[in-house]
Amino acid sequence: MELDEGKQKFIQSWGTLGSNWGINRTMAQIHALLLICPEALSAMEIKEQLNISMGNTNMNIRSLIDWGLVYKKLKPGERKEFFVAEKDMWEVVKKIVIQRKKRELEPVIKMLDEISAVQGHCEESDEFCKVVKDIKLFSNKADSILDKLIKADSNWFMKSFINLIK
Amino acid sequence: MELDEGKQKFIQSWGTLGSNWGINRTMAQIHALLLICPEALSAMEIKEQLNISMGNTNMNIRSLIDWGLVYKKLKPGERKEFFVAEKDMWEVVKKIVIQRKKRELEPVIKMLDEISAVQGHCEESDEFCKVVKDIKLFSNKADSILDKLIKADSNWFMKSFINLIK
DNA sequence: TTTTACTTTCAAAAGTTTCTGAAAGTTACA
DNA sequence: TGTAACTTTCAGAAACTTTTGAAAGTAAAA
Repeated sequence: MELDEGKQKFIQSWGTLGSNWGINRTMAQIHALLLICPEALSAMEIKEQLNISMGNTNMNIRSLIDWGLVYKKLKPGERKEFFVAEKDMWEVVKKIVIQRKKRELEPVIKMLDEISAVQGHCEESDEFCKVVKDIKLFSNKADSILDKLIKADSNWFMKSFINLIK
Repeated sequence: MELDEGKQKFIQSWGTLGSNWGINRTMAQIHALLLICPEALSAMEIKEQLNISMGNTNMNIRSLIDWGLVYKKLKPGERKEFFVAEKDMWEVVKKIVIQRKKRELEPVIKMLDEISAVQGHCEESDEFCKVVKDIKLFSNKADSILDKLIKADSNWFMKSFINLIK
């Protein structure tokens, strides 16, 4: 297989994967491009390689920086900004977990706390409270596991998990 | 808080959560409704409680059954079908993991195998191969962990994980 | 201070996904 | 076999998301 064909396949698939993970297609494609690039790229180079508009390029580079998946890199003597991707896969997963936990798990836990104030006087409210209690327990457990994963360093996690699954 | 207000909040939030997880909003809302319902409901009752069309109701009940999140239940003497949700949260998570693994992780692993045939003769292809190899390693690890999680039973998983993170 | 090289914003356009409801299909019983 | 009760399908409509590009903003260098 030719390098260019491989690059295209990789960028397209990473885009599809991303859009299933709350990362929009272009955002994931930019990340893919930077991942496989040995050099930092400028916004213009990214725009041209992916054939997308300036606005789209800029917006999605900013989102990637917000998520912590891409870093700005200034080259001495150059005025424009260059960008590099976070290449450690465990770091990438961690950054995504941090964002999604904040955006999804935390609001759910808040909602569950609110609705567990429902008073139970009938079969329907008993069932409701039971389900809410179950989900709360599960979510809190997930929250604490994710916190620990995020804080644990790459090696600790890998070693323990590998031991666990062997 | 009143039961009805709690129910509404729960159904809405579950819908939002679902749509971030490859489960469309209505599909997640139907699941939420069935989760908190002590009785099996018919398609008509679901349609009416959620105020959605017949077609939408039917389509999403079928998807929920495909995902294994909802079961058909026939009542003796009744011609129509009734539906109940899977209520064990760990089962719910497992079913979602099974589907998403099949739809997302497996195609990525296939793609990575294809593109690792790229020949390296320059800095660019070396970097490409290195990144692909890294992601392949990571994905295969994830795949095997998920397989083991899916096969392990609820208690084993919980006990080990709790021990691991304490 | 003016020019130039870049970055950011945002309203409208394009693209994608989801929902509707009428029509067709199925099944069970009289 | 006919009819009524229920389920499924699908094409178009509606809702939502992403992308574009022109215009405005910013800051370094001339």
